[in-house]
Amino acid sequence: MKLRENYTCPLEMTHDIIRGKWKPIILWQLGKSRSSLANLERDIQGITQKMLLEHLKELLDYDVVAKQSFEEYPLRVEYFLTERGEKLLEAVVIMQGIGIQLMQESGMESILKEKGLIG
Amino acid sequence: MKLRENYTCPLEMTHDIIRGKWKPIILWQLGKSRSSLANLERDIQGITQKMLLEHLKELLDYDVVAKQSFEEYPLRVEYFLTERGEKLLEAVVIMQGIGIQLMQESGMESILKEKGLIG
DNA sequence: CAGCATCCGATCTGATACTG
DNA sequence: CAGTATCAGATCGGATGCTG
Repeated sequence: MKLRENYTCPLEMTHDIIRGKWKPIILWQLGKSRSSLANLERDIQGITQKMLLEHLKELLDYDVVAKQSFEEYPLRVEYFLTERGEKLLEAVVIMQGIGIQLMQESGMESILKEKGLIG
Repeated sequence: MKLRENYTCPLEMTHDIIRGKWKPIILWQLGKSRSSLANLERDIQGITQKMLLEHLKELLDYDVVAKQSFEEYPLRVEYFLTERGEKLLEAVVIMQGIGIQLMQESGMESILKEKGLIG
């Protein structure tokens, strides 16, 4: 994800931060609970390790996510939302709500039910 | 902007809708007031007509934006937010807030002042 | 388990020129 | 003024194999 060097609008900046294909889902997952790389990889359907790491790195760079490494074997790392990340999650929650609505309109309720997102 | 055919999560769907480089800014502008193509082109720094139309088309497809055409000369069209668009704008507002904070931290206040976004 | 490097096809973006 | 077409370069995304 290449960020621009010049921003003429603050919105562009935040949007660039959340732009990648998987960023909102990562935030969503971390909003549920701090998590390891492997767990995220398992919880986010279809993501590759490469994409996950790449996106996490950007989120780290922008202080949206932070991580804690434990010096032990096997290696253990935990990623979690920063205060800014929690704030951004509010936007993600709104998007999730709209998504649910969209899926209901398109007859994709079955998926929502599977996930326990609706009754 | 190619959308996926399968969504396993409603979030992916909304994110795909807002994914393009200029979508949030378009929503922001339309949130301020309904507007013509030419006005949007002028108000959004750096956007090309092509990108603008392309993104508008997608926003139209997903009922986030609607348009009204007047059959007169010179041709006149007005784009505006739908109810769903207004909802999505809430997310955009949060992103804008975070962006302002980020720019302040990075010593880019001058840009914010120019735009009257901060004191 | 965490993280890195590389390769390649798919997508996105922007410039430019053109139509109603 | 609104909208379309085309083309090339930049970026993104995913598969795979490797290291500590």
